[in-house]
Amino acid sequence: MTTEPQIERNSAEQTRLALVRAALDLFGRKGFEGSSTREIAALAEANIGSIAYHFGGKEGLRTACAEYIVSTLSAVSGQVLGSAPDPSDLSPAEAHALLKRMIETMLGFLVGQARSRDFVQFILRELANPSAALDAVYDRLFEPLHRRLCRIWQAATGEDADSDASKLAIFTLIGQIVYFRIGREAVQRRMDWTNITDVELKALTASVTANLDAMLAARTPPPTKPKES
Amino acid sequence: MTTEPQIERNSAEQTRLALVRAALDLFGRKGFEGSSTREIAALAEANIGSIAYHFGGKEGLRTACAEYIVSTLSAVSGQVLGSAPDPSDLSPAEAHALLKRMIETMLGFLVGQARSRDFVQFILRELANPSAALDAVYDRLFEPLHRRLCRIWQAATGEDADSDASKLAIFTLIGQIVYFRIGREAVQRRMDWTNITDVELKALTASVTANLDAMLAARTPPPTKPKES
DNA sequence: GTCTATAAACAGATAGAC
DNA sequence: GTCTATCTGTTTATAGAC
Repeated sequence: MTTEPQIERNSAEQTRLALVRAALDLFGRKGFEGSSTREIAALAEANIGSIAYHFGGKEGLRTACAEYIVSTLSAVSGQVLGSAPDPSDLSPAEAHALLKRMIETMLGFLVGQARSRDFVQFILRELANPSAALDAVYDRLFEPLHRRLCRIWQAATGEDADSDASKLAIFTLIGQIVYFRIGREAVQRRMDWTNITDVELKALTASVTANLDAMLAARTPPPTKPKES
Repeated sequence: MTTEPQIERNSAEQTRLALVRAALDLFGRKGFEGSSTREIAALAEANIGSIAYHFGGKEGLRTACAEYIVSTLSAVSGQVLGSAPDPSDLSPAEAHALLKRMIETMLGFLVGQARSRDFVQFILRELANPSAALDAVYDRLFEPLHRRLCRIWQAATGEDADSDASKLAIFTLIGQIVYFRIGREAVQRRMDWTNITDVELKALTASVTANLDAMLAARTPPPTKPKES
């Protein structure tokens, strides 16, 4: 009998990527300590020894996951922000519209995309127990994105992008969006939703967007035009 | 040599409580699977065997944690809501003020109190991987609280408490508050805060409260009085 | 690079002394 | 009720065949 053990895989990178994807899945669902390397290897359809070979060990796999998240999410946020002009050139109305698009994109990805679940859970755990992996996520993804949003906020409201009030306002927006992912189970139960499809996603987006509108309206009273500074 | 092994503890309940507290701490920080019964027993200064005796096993300890959280948090939320009258008797202004107080209380507990960290982390993990423990937390704590808030929302805005819009609006408020706990590490880094004391807590409260004001203002335009129905 | 075998440490559960 | 000893299975990491 002939054995055909290898299905002609362009071995190296493919195995590596499969391991990262599988690890992300399991780390997200059961936590780092709760996931065994055997499980990960089995899910990736790879060998147990390959983890040691490619990443040096379980810990190396964790940092590889962080890097994977950073590059993937950077691409997603860049998809919206990258095409946009420099925030300081935006009119208030344009900035408002851009923030709206940002909310839609983030909600669409976080709530709509299944794989985002693992990302968010992974980051959440790192956030709760800061490790070296968190530094990469914060420095290369979170901070740049938040800083960018603050500048758009400034264009929309006139508030200084570096003020505490602006930074916190952006955080409250992010909080609303992120909560719909992490609290998803509670939301679905309370709303009697068996799943979150496009219809439900639209309702979520409408809710957060309405809040954005209200926040901006409160800062730019419509009837009397604010004093020009 | 005389041995003094027992320091006159009123054994039973005290050991039990110490185990739950220790478990909550470790489950919150390292996850259920990531925490060993030996660690828990050591932190509680109890014996390893006591876990099996009091809770039947590790899984029993998890549900005991859920029950502890429910009773503790119910007490906290009841401290605010319990004293308040029936929501349907509230004027819009009173409802507005009550929501404000609720925000202050929740932020004060979630962000201000150190022990809330374990609670939130525990619930978060259950939320990510629904187990029997989540049912208790949802049914006896989360749902009643959310329902109550929706009725206050109705009193403040006139919107039906059972409408999707009202429920989601409350979720966006909760999301802002909860995020300041779970994203605390990121918030501190971005704000350059070494810690969150009363001063920083005030800033957080002001930010969320301003959003509440804006949300309500958007629903009750000030100049033209809304059509009386 | 992939895979197997194995080592050394650790897990949760249990039985039984006190 | 508390504590110890021990059983059984699983963990990560490693050494080495292919």
